[in-house]
Amino acid sequence: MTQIGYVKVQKELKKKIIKGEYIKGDLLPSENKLSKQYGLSRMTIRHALKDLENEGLISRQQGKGSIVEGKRKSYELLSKKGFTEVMKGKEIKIDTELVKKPRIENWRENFYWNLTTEEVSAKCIVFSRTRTIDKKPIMFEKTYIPNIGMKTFCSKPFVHNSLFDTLLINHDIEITGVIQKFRAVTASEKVAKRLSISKGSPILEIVRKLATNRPDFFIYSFLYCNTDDFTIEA
Amino acid sequence: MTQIGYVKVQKELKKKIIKGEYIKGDLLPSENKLSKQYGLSRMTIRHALKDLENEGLISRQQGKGSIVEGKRKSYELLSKKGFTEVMKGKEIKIDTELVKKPRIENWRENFYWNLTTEEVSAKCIVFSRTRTIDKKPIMFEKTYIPNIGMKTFCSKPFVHNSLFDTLLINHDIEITGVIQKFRAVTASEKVAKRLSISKGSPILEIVRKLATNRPDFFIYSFLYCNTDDFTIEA
DNA sequence: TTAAAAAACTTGTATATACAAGTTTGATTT
DNA sequence: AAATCAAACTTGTATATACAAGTTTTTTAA
Repeated sequence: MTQIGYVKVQKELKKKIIKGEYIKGDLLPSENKLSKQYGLSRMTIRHALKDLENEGLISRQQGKGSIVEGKRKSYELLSKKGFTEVMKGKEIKIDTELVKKPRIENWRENFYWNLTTEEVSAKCIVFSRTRTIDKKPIMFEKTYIPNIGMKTFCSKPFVHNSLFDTLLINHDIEITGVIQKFRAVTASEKVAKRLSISKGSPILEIVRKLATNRPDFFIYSFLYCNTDDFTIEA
Repeated sequence: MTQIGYVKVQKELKKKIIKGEYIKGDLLPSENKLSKQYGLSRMTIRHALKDLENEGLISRQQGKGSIVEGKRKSYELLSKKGFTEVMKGKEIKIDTELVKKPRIENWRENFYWNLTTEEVSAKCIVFSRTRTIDKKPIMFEKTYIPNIGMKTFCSKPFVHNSLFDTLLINHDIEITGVIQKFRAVTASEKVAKRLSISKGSPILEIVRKLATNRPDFFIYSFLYCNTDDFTIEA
C-alpha cells in the first residue's frame, strides 16, 4: 500500500527515528535531497518536517539542517536527579521490580475512573511494580489494563523491563496522552509497608489515565511515591 | 513597532483569543479574508494558523473553517473538578486572591534554582497568591520573576486576575515550557496558616521553572496545595 | 412546500519560484 | 600555517497558482 503526499515522508522518517536508524544529533537529509528523493516539492517536504518538529522528534536550525532529537519523550515520572542531589548534577539509577505479575481479574468496585460496559465485561490485566533507587523503594505502582486484544500480555515477559516498550513492540500500542492527578496523602499501612516507611508519612499519590493510539483504549495506574529524597517530575 | 509577516497575524489572533474577543466555538475569518485583511498570501496565513492549531488555540475543519478552542489550557494546575466531585461532573469556581502585591526584592539566599549573575543583579519581582474554592483556601503560591524589562509590572493591575494573561498582553511574554517537581511534605506553620489547616498535614509542594519566549528568561514559583478535597492536574 | 441540484463558500494538498539569512566548506591571500 | 573571503550549502519567509474535498447557502425543479 503506497501512501501519497507528505504523509508518506512523515511516516517513513518517523519509523527511521523510532527504530534507531537516525539517532539523536543526526542530521536528516536536507529538504532539497528529500525533495528529489520523494519526487515532491520542497514546500511539501517542509510540510512533513513541520509536524515532526511539533512532535519533538526533530528540531531545525537555519543554515544547518533538521536535527534528530530522538524518540518521543515517554511519560516517565521519576526524576533522574534527587531532590538534594539536583544541585550537584548527580545521575541516579532506577530499578524496576515486578512485585505482582500480570493476571486477569475483575475490575475492583468503585473504580476511580468511569469504565465503559465493554471495558467492564472484558475484565482487566492487573500488576504492580516498585521502583527503587539504591535498593530503597521510592515508588509503588499498580496498573490496570483492559483485557481487550492483549492475548500474550500475561504470558510474555516485559520488553526492556518497561511497560511502554512492551506495549509498543508486542502490541503496537503507543501512548498518545495522559491525564494525571496529584494528591498529597498519608501512607496507608499497605503502602507504608511497600515503601518501607512508617504509616502516616506524607505520600504523593498520582492517579493516571493514559490514552493510546487505539481509540477508546485507556490504561489506568495508581502511584504512591516517597518524596523525602527524590522529586517527581511531570 | 510594526511586526512583519506571519508572526504579526499570529500574535494578533492569539491576543484576540486570550482577551476574549473570540470565544470558544467562534469561527475565525477565513483564510482568504485574513489574506486580504493583512495583505499576505493565503499560504502565509496558513503558516500562521498552523501554529495556533498546534498550540491548541484553534482547531480546523475542512469546508467549515478555523474554530476557536479557547485559551491555552497549558499550565493551569488546579483541576476544575474536585476529587470526590469528579464522578458527578460538577464544575467548580476558583477564585484567585493576591495576598502580597508584587514588589521588587533581593532574591532570597539559597534559592532552589541556580540563577545567572544577570538575574541576581536585576533583583526580582515577588508576589504571592492564594486560590480558593467556596472561600476555602486550596493553594498558596509564591512567584519570583527576574526584574528585567518588567517596568510596569508592579504598578499595573493583573489582566483577568491571571499572571499568564498579564505577561502576554502587557509584556509580550509567553510561557513556552515548564519544569515542575512534585513532593508530598508536611505543612509548615506558615503554610498551614495560609491554607487554614493544621500544621503537619500532608501538603503537595510543587516547584516550577517556567520557560518563556524570551531567551534565558525564566519565571519561578513555589506552590503548596491542600489536596484533601481537590486534586492537582498536570 | 419540499427535495434535489448547483453555486459559493471553506480548508487541504501540492507545485514552482524567489530571495533572506544562517552555517559549512573550500579557495585565496597574507 | 593562519586568517580572510567567497562559494555552496542549509533552513526561513513569502508569493501566486491550481485543484481536491468538505460544508453551507442559494437556486432550481418536482
